[in-house]
Amino acid sequence: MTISDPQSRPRGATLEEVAKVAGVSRATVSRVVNGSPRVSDDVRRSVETAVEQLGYIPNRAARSLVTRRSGSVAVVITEPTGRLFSDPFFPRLLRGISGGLSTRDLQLILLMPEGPADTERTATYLSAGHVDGILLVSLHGDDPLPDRISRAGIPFVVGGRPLRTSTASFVDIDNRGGARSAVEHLLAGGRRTIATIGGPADMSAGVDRLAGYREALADAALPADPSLESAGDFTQESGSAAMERLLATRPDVDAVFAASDLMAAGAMAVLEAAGRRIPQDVAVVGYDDSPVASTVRPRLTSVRQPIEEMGHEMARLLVAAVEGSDPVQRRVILATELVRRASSAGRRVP
Amino acid sequence: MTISDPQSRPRGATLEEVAKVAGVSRATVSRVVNGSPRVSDDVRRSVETAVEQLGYIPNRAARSLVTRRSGSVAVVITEPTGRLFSDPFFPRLLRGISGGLSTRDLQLILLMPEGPADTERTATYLSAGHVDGILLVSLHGDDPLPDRISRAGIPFVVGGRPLRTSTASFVDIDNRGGARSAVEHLLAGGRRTIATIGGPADMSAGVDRLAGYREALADAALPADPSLESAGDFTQESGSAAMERLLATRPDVDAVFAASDLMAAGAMAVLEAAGRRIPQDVAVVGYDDSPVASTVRPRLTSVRQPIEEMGHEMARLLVAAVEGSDPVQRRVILATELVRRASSAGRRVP
DNA sequence: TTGAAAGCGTTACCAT
DNA sequence: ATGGTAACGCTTTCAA
Repeated sequence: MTISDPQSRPRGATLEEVAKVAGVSRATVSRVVNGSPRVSDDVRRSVETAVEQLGYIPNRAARSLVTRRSGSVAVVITEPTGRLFSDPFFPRLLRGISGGLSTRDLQLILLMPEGPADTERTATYLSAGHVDGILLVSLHGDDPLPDRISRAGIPFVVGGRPLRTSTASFVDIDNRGGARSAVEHLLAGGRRTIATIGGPADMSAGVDRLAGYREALADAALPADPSLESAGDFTQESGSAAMERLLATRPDVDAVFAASDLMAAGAMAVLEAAGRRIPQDVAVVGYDDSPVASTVRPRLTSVRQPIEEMGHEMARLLVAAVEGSDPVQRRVILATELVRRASSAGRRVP
Repeated sequence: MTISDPQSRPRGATLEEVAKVAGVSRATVSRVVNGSPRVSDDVRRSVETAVEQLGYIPNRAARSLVTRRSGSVAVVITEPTGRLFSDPFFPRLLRGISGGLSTRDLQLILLMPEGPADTERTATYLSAGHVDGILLVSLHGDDPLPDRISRAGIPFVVGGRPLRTSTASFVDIDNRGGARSAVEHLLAGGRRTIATIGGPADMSAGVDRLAGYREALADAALPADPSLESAGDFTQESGSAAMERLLATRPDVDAVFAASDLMAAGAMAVLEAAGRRIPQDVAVVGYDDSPVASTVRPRLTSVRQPIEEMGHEMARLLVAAVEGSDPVQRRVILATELVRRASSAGRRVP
């Protein structure tokens, strides 16, 4: 049984009580607690002793009331289903954010609005100044949040490049470069008819990976060919469907670059069912380097992303903005790494 | 560029200002805002108009200071690596929790302590009464948190059965029943030498799934046999290692029940490498019904868990405890569902 | 039903 | 360097 009446919980010492024990004023205790230099060493020591003895912990609400800071930042995840339930992207990102915040005394408030009405509530909450800063993750093109909160003047950092040009700071993973490296790898393996299964067109991750794919082909002097481009929503099912469309129109395909591992897995199943050998007939490369990549057979070559680092960097930028030490727009792009596995072994031995 | 000085943000209307506009006292506005019945309809309407007009939003810190409630609950995830980075368990759980909280005006504070020192900080923070309630997830046996916070008198609900007997409320998924259903399914398929790859012995999910496995065998009058029991830590690598040990000591195994899909996938790879056909020679069943289950070939039979529902229920219980309407211990066990796929097709057609 | 006033625990300004 | 004191915005008696 847990005691629930807040009145019945031990109240916790106040500044006043610490002051009495230390034989000084409230103001002095406050200075010590907040690390002000304008305190003599003697007094500091006796206050610290009293704090220790009483187990004093500052009351955040009282502090917040006068400082006008909440001591918390919000992480807003607006993801319908896709990525949320498929790969461990968010836990890893949250871990990174949490780590990046832990040096400061900032709490992480997690907001996962479901549906437009909920998003509206969230926008109101955020605009009300209940948090000192905001981390926006997995933004879709039409999301009203960036506008709302920038109008409210709350510092925020976006995870992933915002689709619409904006002055917001953001941290992104080099989707274009990652896609390029994947396609260049396929080209180096002797592939020439390289299809892609792209992501949603309303997310920068989708758009940028497609751009990287096209760039790599252009650099190899291969013509852009819409019949080699298909799209999904990052899920396995959408990958299967896209692969079926591709096989129907371009049976001559000899490689596929999928914008997510799950889509790649879906595509591999379809290829297998169609009697294509991987990688002999068709090479496959995915994106994310999720657990699935080392589970499918053959193992999937994939683009690994520094997700924890992304979270960490987002937190760092936000902290800087919140503390007012860095009001300018920052754009950070983190590099990817291609993890080579069996699914894309080259046609000819190098 | 984002404005960061809190002073420069629009201050937001206060009770005082609303009172002035509505021509009433602060106290009355407070009553209206908090839905007190002791207000005349006339006054209520004019106050509501003023609130609307001024866009008034209560200051949580001020409210919190006097009510001694923070309006927030913490979710503590203490997971070293295992599950956190492998399957989408946490995003789904968080989604469920978030949904269960959204009816009340409670914010979700996410805490992901890394390492013992961080856990200590977390315990202090939680004990300080900065949150109204706590959700504890993925507890390991030696976690000091339950003790600390129950001593501090903060209401909390545990996700997953606590290993040590405790008086805490918890919501669990029927691990024993889920494991039973998996093993019974294997028995029904004509398997008789059924091995298991269990989870960590310091987590109830590990312990209970092992218990369910043993129960099902006992019910079928099959003797318990330690040489058929191996354990991992839910990761794919540990599943492979466990399977290798099993094959070495029990080459006659004709079925494997793994306590996670990733371990099952690891086991399948080892079986394949050993030339065993799945499911003809060895049937395999996993646990979690994660994306991996429908990605491996053959597709993996697995035990599906109502994870969102678990989160939702945890939130519900906590809210009840926080609001003081339900101080007694509650134990909720949610049922699982066996999802049959190719990896465990019966030996003889039924 | 409504209002006046007393806090809630801090910070920060102004003296000293 | 230290202390007194006025906010901060709200809820909650207590009277009226």
